[in-house]
Formats: sequence, structure tokens, C-alpha cells
Amino acid sequence: MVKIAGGFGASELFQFLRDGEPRTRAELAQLTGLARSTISLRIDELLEHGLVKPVGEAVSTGGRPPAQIALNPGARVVVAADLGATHGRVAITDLSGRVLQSVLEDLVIANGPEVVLDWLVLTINRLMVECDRPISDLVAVGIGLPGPVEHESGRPTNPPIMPGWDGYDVPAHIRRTFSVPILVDNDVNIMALGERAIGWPNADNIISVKVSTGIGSGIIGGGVLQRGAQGIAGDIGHIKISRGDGIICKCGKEGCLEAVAGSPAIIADLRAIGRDITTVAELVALVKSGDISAIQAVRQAGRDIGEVLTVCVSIINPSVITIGGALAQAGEHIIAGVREVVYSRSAPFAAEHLSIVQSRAGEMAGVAGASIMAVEHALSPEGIDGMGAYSPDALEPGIGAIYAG
Amino acid sequence: MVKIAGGFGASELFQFLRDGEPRTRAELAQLTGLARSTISLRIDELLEHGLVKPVGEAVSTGGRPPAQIALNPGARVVVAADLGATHGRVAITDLSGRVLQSVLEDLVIANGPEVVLDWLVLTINRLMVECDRPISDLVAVGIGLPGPVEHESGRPTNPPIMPGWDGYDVPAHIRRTFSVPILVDNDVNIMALGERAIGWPNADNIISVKVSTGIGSGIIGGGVLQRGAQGIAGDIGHIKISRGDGIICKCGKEGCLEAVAGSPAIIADLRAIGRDITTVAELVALVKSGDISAIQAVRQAGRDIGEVLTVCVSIINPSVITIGGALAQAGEHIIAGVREVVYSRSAPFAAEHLSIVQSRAGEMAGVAGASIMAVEHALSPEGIDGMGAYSPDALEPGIGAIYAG
DNA sequence: CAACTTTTGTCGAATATCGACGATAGAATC
DNA sequence: GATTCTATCGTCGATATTCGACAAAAGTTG
Repeated sequence: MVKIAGGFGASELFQFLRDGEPRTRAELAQLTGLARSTISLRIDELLEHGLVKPVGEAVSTGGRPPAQIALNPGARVVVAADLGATHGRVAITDLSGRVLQSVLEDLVIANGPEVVLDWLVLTINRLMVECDRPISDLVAVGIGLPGPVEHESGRPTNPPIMPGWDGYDVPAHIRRTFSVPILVDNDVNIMALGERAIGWPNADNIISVKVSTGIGSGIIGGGVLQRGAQGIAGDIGHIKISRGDGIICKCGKEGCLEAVAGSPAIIADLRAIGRDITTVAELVALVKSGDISAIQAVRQAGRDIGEVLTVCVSIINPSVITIGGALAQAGEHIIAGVREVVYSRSAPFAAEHLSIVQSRAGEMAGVAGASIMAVEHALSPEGIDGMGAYSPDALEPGIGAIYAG
Repeated sequence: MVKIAGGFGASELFQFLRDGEPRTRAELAQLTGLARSTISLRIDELLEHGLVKPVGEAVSTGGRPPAQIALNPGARVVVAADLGATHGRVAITDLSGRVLQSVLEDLVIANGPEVVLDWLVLTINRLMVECDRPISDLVAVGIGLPGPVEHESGRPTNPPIMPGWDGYDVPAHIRRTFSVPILVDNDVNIMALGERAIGWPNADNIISVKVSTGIGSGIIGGGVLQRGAQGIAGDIGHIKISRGDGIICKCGKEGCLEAVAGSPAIIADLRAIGRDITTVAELVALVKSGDISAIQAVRQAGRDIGEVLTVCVSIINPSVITIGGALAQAGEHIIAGVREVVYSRSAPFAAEHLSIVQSRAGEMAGVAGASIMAVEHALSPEGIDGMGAYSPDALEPGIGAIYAG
């Protein structure tokens, strides 16, 4: 039986403190409609579990100053993993998303799920030891993968660059070691979550573009991540653009954005005119060194991306577009190209309130988003109850979070 | 003070009966986690107010057969209005969306909000009398307008074809006469709601295209209507298409889908080769008569729309695309054109699970959606409480629903 | 037709919530 | 610097709500 109704427990009250804002008991009473005395009881419960803590006193309005209660972000931790094709970044963060410990390691996603996820488990264990936290403090794991993922089940679906991963039950593998909720999603989706959390907490309509070897985007619409029917919403890399005639993409179609404006295409173009570069890092370095041809090529890629984003603006009507990924490290040139096209071609009314900006979260956008995704779940009423907020036994050292998943 | 927490009242229980499915008390107890005795008390409350009714008995499993309780759709009514540029359709529907009474009248939206809304108020009054319902049975009004609307406030924003409406407080005007919640939205948005309700109740990702003088779409993503930052999401009419070079749109830009594939463009093309038509209706008739040129023109419009929808499919990843509007009445030709392009150009995985179909709701999609929107609000916990579900006084004849809005 | 099964409404018991009161802590005042 | 004032905090009895058990009701089965 799923508990749906029932009393107003500590976990429900906790929802009002999730944003990290300190509040007084009186404010919480106002918010919830409960009596101050009831709030006090719930607060005591949460204090006992360490999920909230008093944070000094608010300004007195003439009488005894009210005590402020706020989320205690350090009470528990989550794992945030951003796994790419060739690198993996894993972090332990607290409930506010603050990174306590992190590593960036080489990783070959094509080695298959067993190898990669075993490595992930070992890495999590190592990081937990390094930041001196018992495993019982871990309440959720968020993972981003470089391909489509069915978020409900955590299984990759038809991933083009992840041989052996199709349909693999990622959460089950991790849960063999850590009995906590495992959340899995596309890497651009968690990137979008990260960008919003770090740079645009109040924007409900965001497109976060990642430009690197591939080109993809994560879309937040109406405040929620848009995954689409098969988890492949935001897949802008294989939209046909006008400059793409005659250029065949890896996917078999002609004129895909990715085939024209992805870093392999840019690198190939520059090699053709004598620049000796092979990697994205070298391309970025060349642009930063001031090479005119490289700058022009990158700016043109920005225009190509802008062509597609112009359409996205009409369809999604976002208030923010962020540009991230390895190629975005090459300064403002890409964004300049994007802006040039989007602002001139979009409907004035839509463009007027649209910000096109460089990623604020940068390389950490992925883990930031994975952390948000994990915390989001862990702090939901089910997550809190799963932590044992209602069972005092969970306070015993060494027991901690046991969650059926 | 906003009531957020608090007991599990009748309105909360009612949420489990909103779908219209009959349920037994035992099932409801299971669903809510409350005791059967408590459920019985709440059911009695709802029965008294007529919001639910017993609907026969379920099959006995050997003992006394359980009584089935279900939503009583006839208990209250809502107004659903779909106002276009030149016509307005207004309906009274019950809580299941069934149309009790409706009219379709000529209407000049450009006459401004005072004239149009006064007409709407009169029409509502007339229809309520015709279906012999007291005004106290009315619990909400849903209105669709042919332009962008800020849904939260119910005010049109920068509507291109609605002079005098910009920023007008539509709900306030209606509420002068009917003190109920007034919900306002874009006409294509309510059309999308209607299409889902009638044809695809389980689809969480739908694009509903309306093809007529203008071309627009309503997008449901992740189960919720996507409005975007300024309420203009889904505005696909002014996306540039490849065939549009040199064609100037009313909006001032070049090559807009609407300027190429909208009915005025098609009619102009056909007149140029000697067909004597001026209206959409005549165009539809010509196509239905089997005129090859007309059929080809319409099919080409379908291809043009398909070009834009191909991009939409990549971005939104819908499971359903519906094609409606006056031009869609001309048989399957438009859809054939759309399918031709979308299925051949989209990523195989996305196209595989995508249905592209003609509108199932047809001309009634708008009012169906407006009805859904109104009912949705009226049956929410706030709506129910606003009906006086907690104040027995509301049962007195002639008092009924009073809602502060 | 009697025994059995399952639902339904009732009622006392258990539980949760509320409102009031005194204690507490700092600000304002003299 | 002592006193008064104001507002919060924790406690406790009063109240309202919910639960669980029981017996009556309504069909089914043998």
C-alpha cells in the first residue's frame, strides 16, 4: 500500500525547508496552517535527525528574537556522477549541492556497464572514505550518461556511443552495493538541471546546449525537465541545417547540425587549411591564441547552432539559453555566433526577454545537476521517510539509510 | 493564510474520483491509506453535495456486493468558450466534458474585449437558461483566445489579431457577472488539451497543430501544457522554411511557414492558375471535389509543415502529433504530406513510436479543451472547497457556488 | 433455507492537533 | 543599569479527528 494521505508528518514540514532558506517556527506555522505548537514538535523531530539545524536568530521586532531553523546540508550526502565517453567525474556533495570531494578520471564508456559501474562503485567508496563519511550518510546516487536513458527505469535505450549498455539496469548494479535510490539520466539533461540550479534558479524555461564532439541540449519547460516520449527530447544534434547540404552525418542522414558544427567538422576544416590540430583541447587553444581562421570557424559553428536554436526559441519560448561543453570554453565566439542569428531571426517579443549566455556551471554543470537530481529525490517525502525520519532506530550508528528503492 | 496542510477532507478524497472511474469504499481506503470508516464519512459528505453518486454494485466475490461510487458529472457545469478571429463557439458542459448546450456564432474579435466579452456573458446566460440550469450550478469558465495569453493573469499579451485586447483583464470582466474562477489560454493550447482528452488520454507528449489562416501548435510535454516564458511556446507559424525564400510574411520576416503554407498563400497560388476561390471553406470544397492542383497544393503545404514538425520531433520527442484546423478538414492530403517528410527525415527511433494523425476532436477540440481546463481547476482541492464542500450552507437552494476567485 | 462471506454504519478508544499559559530572552524605557 | 514591555518557546489539558472492532445488512453458496 502506498501511503498517500495521512497526517502532516515531519517529512511534509521538511518540504518547506528544502530551499535552504532559514525560517522561524512562526513563519512555518503561517506557511503550513498548523499551530505553532505542532510545528515545534515536528521541528524537534527533524532536529533529532540532524536534517535541520538552528542558524542563529532573526532580528527581534521588539520581543524575544525568533530562532531560525534551516536545512542542515551537511547531514547527509549524495553521489553525483557525470560519465562521458572518455572521462568520468564523480563527486560527493552535501544536500545543498556543495562538492565535498570529487575526481575526474579517464574512462572508456565503451568498455561496457560492468566495468564502468564497478569502477564507479569503487570510486564512490574511495571518495566516501576520503571525506570521512560513513556509507550510512549516503542517501542517493545521481548518474548522468552520454546517451538516451529511460529515466523511470534507469536503463539506457539505443545509445549510439555506449556499446553493451542498451537496456542495462544501471540502478540495480549500483544498488548491489549501495541500497539507496539511484537516479539516472542523460548527460545533457542533468547539465540543464545544473545550469538552472547554479545560474538561473528562477527560470522555468531553459535550453542548455552542450557543444563538443556531439551537440545536444537539455530542455526545462514549465519548470520540469522535458524528456519526451522516449527520453530523447532536446536532441538537436541531428536537425538538418541549411549549410549542411552534401555533408553526411555519422547517423546516416545529410546535413545534421552535429556533422557541420561539431568539433570534428571544425577540426577537419582547419586541418584542410594547414592547422595541425586533432583534439577539441587543441582547437580551443588555437582559438584562444587568436588564430583568425579558427575564430571564424567557431563563430560560424555558433551561427549554425543559432539556426537550430532560433527554431527552438519559437517552439519552447525559453527565457534562457546556456551554451556549454568543451567547445564553449573557447571564449565568447560561439555565443556571438549564436546571438547573431537568434536575435536577428526570432520574433521580437520572444527575443526581447531571452538571455543567451555562456554556461555558468562550466565543467561542473553535470555533477551539479546529478547532485540536484539525487537530492531532489532524497528530500522528497518518500525519500525522507526512507531515511528513517520516522523510525528512531535509524539514528543508531551504522544503520542509517536503508531504502528499498 | 493559504491552507496547505491540514486534515484529509472531502476534497482530497474527491481527487481520487476525478477520473470518473467508479470505485468502492474499500478501494478508496486502499488508495488513500485511510480507514474504511473514515472513507465512509467523507463519501457521505460528497454524496450530500451531489458531487459523487452511487453507480450500482460491483461483482460480489462471495459476500455482500460493494457499492460503487463515482463522480457525478451532472452535479455542476462549466462554460467552455473557443473564440476565434471570426467565430465563437460557446458550450455548457458537465464535469465530464459532455456538451449540454452549445452555439457557434459569427464574432469579430477585433471589435475589442468589451463588446466580445459582453456578448459572451449574454450567451452564457442564454445557454444556462436553455439547458435549465441555475447560475449557481456554474463552477468555472474556460476561455480560448486567438493569441498569446498570460495564463496566470488571464490577460492577452501582444496579440497580433486582437486590437484593443493587449493586457485586458479578461477574468475580471467575466467575473463581474459570474463569481467563479475564469481560466483563459491560447486557442491552440486549449485545442491541445482537447485533443489529448478526447483522443490520447495516456499520451504525455503531444503536439497539436492547427492549420488554417494561421498555423500554430499547442505542446503538451511531460504531461503538462507548455506555455513557455511568455506564453508563446508552440508558435511554429513563423519558423523559416526552405521553400520560403523571397516570400514576405505579415510579421515582416521572410519565409515563414505560415506565409507559405497558410490558407491565404494556398488560395493565392490556386487563384493564380485560374481557380476562383477566396475562402478556406471553398478551398476545402475544391480539394474534396478532387481538383488535382488543389490537392497538390495542400499536400505541399503538408510537406512544408512537416519540415517544421521534423524539427519539433527532435526537440520535443512526442508520441503523437495531431493535425487540426479548418484546412485539416480537407481529408488526408495534408497529413500525407506531413508524414512523407517527418517519417523520412526524423531519427528512426523517434519516428518509430510516433503517430501522426488527423484531429479526433475536430471542430470541438477547442471547447473540449476549454472545458477540461475549467473542470481541472474546479475539481482541484481549492475549487472544491470554493464550491462550499465544507460549508453546509452552500446546500441551501439559490446560494450555491460563491467563489472569491 | 441455513451457513458463509463481505460490506457497511456505529461507537468507544487511541491519536494527533490546537489553544492557552507560564517561562524565557532580548529590546525599549526611564 | 534596573525595570517594563514585547514576542517567542515549550508544556499541558482540551478538543477534534481518525482508527479498529463489532454487529447489522445484503448476497452467495451448498
